[in-house]
Amino acid sequence: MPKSDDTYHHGDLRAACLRAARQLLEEDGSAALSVRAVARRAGVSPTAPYRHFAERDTLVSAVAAEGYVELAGQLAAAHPSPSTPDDLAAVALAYVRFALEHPAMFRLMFAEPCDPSSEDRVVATAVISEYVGGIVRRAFPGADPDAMSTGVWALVHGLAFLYLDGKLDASAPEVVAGRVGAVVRELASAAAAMSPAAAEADRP
Amino acid sequence: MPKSDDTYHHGDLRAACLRAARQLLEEDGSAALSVRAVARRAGVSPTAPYRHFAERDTLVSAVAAEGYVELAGQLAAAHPSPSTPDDLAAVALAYVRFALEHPAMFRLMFAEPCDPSSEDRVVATAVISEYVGGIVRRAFPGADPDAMSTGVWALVHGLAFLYLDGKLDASAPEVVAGRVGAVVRELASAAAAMSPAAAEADRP
DNA sequence: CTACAATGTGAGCGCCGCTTACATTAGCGT
DNA sequence: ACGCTAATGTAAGCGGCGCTCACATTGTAG
Repeated sequence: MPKSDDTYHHGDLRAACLRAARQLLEEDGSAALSVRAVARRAGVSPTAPYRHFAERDTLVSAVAAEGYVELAGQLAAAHPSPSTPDDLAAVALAYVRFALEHPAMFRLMFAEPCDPSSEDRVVATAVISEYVGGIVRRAFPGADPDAMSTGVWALVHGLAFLYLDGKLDASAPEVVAGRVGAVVRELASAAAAMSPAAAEADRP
Repeated sequence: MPKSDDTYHHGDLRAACLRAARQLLEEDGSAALSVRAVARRAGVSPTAPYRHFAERDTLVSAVAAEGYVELAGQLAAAHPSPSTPDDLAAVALAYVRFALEHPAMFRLMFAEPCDPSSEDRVVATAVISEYVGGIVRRAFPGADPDAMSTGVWALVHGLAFLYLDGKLDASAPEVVAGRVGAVVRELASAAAAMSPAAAEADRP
């Protein structure tokens, strides 16, 4: 008589585990994301999740993959096809905002090296990578796309992390918006004005 | 008769714990950095470290603080007083190199929000912050120092993280050096050429 | 309908963080 | 020199964790 009245088989325990994991992550941070806690919340025995996730890392990778697709969605929502420094600033702000609104998830997404075993996770990051590349090609046609994509992503990602670590003032959304906008516009508009010759230096 | 022949009191257990912790971190990653493992390596009972570190987080914060001062040392060694985009590229490379050579330590340093309770950690980050600020004031006298410092640090920090996450090719040191140099120079030289008027946009 | 594969359970091992009570010792005032 | 106190280390133990293994239940293909 393990369960009171419900069925022995859960039905969709995998999805239930992911849901529970995300709840725990939001509520108490990544330390609370234990297999046993997930099982408890899903109303199932402590070892049941191991039928769907080989080990804890598999579970957190799956959660991280969900985070990536959500981040991609937020970026696309900020601007479907950005092509100016202002557009770029809006996207950068969406990126930072995601990090600040889901700090535990954001940290989880970048806490460990993206293991090639988690296919979901790899393709999810590839989507973001291509999205950034598209922005750069439209906004900075003169620059080397690789170097510029790298720079833009690094800048935005670094901004998010600095905010997350409390190195920058994140007291009010407007403050964050103003600062991110200023930084991105300052660097991006300068880069856009550059002659394409500068890009040549990347490939000697 | 707890210990065979050595003294009952260790002498400097705190330093021994920090040493052991850093060894474990380098060898097996942050997951291996447990209080008990540290105690074992220091040749002491499992709970002895709690006399010097209130909880595990206190220990890892102390380790992170050491990481910050070492990072600051590496940056200063790369260039004591950088003032040109090329100097800046050298410092950025040192930053990225530190992350790639001590990945577990680097992740540890930025894994959790910098808790204000760890004084060492706070002052160590403040040192780096001022160092970056100094670079920016010398290299980009026309720009708004705050926005520019933020941008530079974010860019470099983001680069380090993207390398660490395997998003960029880190197969050979020369490849990394070339790419970091290209990205930093591309953005920095452009920013340096800007008219100071752009900085005004930050403070409307 | 039955055999099988998939899914969930229960017990248990070793490790972990941390607390509490106790043992040893260094250092200091007298 | 001596004893007191505080600092430092020890031993035992609690609950939680990741994970394994043997077993129970059930959907499903033949």
